[in-house]
Amino acid sequence: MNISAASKAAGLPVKTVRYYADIGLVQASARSDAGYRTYDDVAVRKLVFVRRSRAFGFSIEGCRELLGLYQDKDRTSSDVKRIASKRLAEIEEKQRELQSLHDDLAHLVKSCRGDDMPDCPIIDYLG
Amino acid sequence: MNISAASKAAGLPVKTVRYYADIGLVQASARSDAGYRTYDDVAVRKLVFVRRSRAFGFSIEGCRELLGLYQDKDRTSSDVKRIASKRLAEIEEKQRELQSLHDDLAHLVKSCRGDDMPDCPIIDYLG
DNA sequence: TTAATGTCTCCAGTAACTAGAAGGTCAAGG
DNA sequence: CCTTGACCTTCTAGTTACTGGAGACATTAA
Repeated sequence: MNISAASKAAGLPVKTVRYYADIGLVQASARSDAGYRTYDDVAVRKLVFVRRSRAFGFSIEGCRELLGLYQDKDRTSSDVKRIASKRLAEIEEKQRELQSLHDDLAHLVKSCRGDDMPDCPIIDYLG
Repeated sequence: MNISAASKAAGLPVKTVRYYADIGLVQASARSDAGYRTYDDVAVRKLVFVRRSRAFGFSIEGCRELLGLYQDKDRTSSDVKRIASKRLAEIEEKQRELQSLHDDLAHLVKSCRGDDMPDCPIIDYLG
């Protein structure tokens, strides 16, 4: 598989696949005589793995760690659970932040008449 | 006021204040003979304005726009409300994303036993 | 006078790509 | 055989909003 076929199979842009190879996250399984990256099924599965992990908001380094566990026969499910729980806690923290942000801004927006006059509680609050 | 006094008054790091000046967001009101930035109350109020806007998640360009309205005597509250509503919609969108992310990940974490065995529904899902 | 602190500018690095340039490769059609 | 177009390569630079640090000048207190 050339890079474009692999990128389609994995659901990632070609540029991203190349980037992941550059940073050593998911290497091409080989190179052709002309220097083209080639990907086998194992490599493509790793790319899919990274795409899904990224979708959960894991950082590249987090993905690297997960990918290590993915390939580690001696991993324990507690290793994986610990990492996932950490990410879950981050998400919950972000949710709380976003909620209070939302409530504050919604309150301001609601109290603004949105007419042709300059008086505005939103600007008043910010300034 | 020198930059450190202004930064304290505004609640922003000195580096950030300098950065805002560099990008033309909030300029120092003057320079001393030695070239030191000096900030008057008006400039400090703008810095505070930007800090609060940033806290709502407005981008620098969004802050620039809001700051323009802040200083515009002819603005209408509908101008402000429109921008704030847009940001509110972004926050809500983000909340929805985060919620489904949370639910999916929480489900996986819950279904993982977290013991010494390698079998793990989290890894299975990702791979 | 000296030491400490404050300020200046400029350069580089962060995260995770993304865009684009310049150039080599490959397959199909004429 | 040649050309055309799609594909591939590497490299550089840009994105966001700062942050850290180097080297040099200014100010202030002891």
